[in-house]
Amino acid sequence: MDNETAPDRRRLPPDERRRQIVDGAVAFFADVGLDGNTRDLAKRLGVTQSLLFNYFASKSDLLEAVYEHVYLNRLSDDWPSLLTDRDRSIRDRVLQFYDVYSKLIFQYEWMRIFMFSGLAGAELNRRYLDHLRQVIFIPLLAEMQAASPHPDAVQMEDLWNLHGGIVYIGIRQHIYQVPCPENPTEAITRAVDRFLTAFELT
Amino acid sequence: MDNETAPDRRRLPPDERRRQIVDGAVAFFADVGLDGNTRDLAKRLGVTQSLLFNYFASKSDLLEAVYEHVYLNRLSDDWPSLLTDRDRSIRDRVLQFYDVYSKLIFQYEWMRIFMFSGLAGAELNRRYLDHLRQVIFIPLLAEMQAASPHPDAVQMEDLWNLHGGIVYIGIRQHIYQVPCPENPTEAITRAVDRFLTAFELT
DNA sequence: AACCTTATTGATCATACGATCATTAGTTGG
DNA sequence: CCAACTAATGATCGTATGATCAATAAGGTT
Repeated sequence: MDNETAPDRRRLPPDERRRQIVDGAVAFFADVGLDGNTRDLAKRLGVTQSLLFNYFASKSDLLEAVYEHVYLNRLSDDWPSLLTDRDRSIRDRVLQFYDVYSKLIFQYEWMRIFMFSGLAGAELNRRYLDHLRQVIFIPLLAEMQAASPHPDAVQMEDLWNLHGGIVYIGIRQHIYQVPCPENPTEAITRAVDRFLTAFELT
Repeated sequence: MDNETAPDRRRLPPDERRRQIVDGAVAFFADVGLDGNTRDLAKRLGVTQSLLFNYFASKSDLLEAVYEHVYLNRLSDDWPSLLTDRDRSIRDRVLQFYDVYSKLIFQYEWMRIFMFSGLAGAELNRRYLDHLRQVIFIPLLAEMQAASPHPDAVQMEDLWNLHGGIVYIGIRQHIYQVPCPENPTEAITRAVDRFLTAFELT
């Protein structure tokens, strides 16, 4: 009954193996947390533990690669262009931003690793949120104030409030694992519309 | 220069010592996570590691006591009465609920341990959020629908949306540790007012 | 088919951690 | 002041974990 899979000694090109390890590590650490041990990860990959240390000098190096893969290889460069397109309404632009952004927060691995690293005190998270503030929220706030009948009414905290409501959908789903809206995109549209209504921006 | 504090061998009554350990454990695990080791905790308490195991049979027993202290010894029993007071406006009741609730989410230890245990897959978190839904959100939704000019407009997801925006203030503060509104209570009031305005409930 | 390179392995080390237990010493009651 | 009780300690055990390294074998080259 011991269906122990025999070790797969097939050789892979180093860059391919490295990619496979990082992919597996992202999924693994998203599941069990950044304290997950390297033997369990290796078992999940179907390789030996020592192989990991042929590709990464230490566990924290591997975690660096995980961060890199989860955060940086994503779409953040598209964001500025989403907001500067003056031909579209504010509603369309906000929705378009969250259409892109929701690709992150509704993704199991991204949400969990972001939370794990945040709890571990990672500087990365602060940088990320500051980036968001600079690239999205500050210009968006200016646009909204310009378009609003009561410019002083809308403030930065309101944007964070909208943002928090949307992010919380991902948190409920991937961290607390409670039932969530069957259609997150629709939920986001509702949230944005309510928000704009409250500020008379529709 | 070795200012190693000599061990404080003063004896304490068991219940007092137990309370001291639990208090310290709450603060400790909130800081470093549920994987924090018992030796570091003992050092922080100024006692030896083995003393912890005189009061708790295992680390997971200690964590149970931590959960108990953080979650259950709190105020959740007051909640129902906050909403059934028909003499007050919906606005007042929602604000009063969040006035109480914010005592939790703006508290460093509560927020972090709730998040740590959620990421660890604790059933506790699901039970807690379900409790919130049953005791607060379902009756509140009924009240709002009864008072709204468009009863179908307000839905359960909208309440979670408001809730998420408010909770996210605590998350930013205690988990991502980024600058937050200097006056959280005021931020909550703003969020609730915007929300009620969007649904024409003011 | 023999050879060489190197990806992969298995054995191993040092340390960290949860847990145990006999010993020590602070406190109380007589 | 002494004896009894027990809170608290210090030494120690077994295992888990990150990391190392010589040995092995897969896959390409000639």
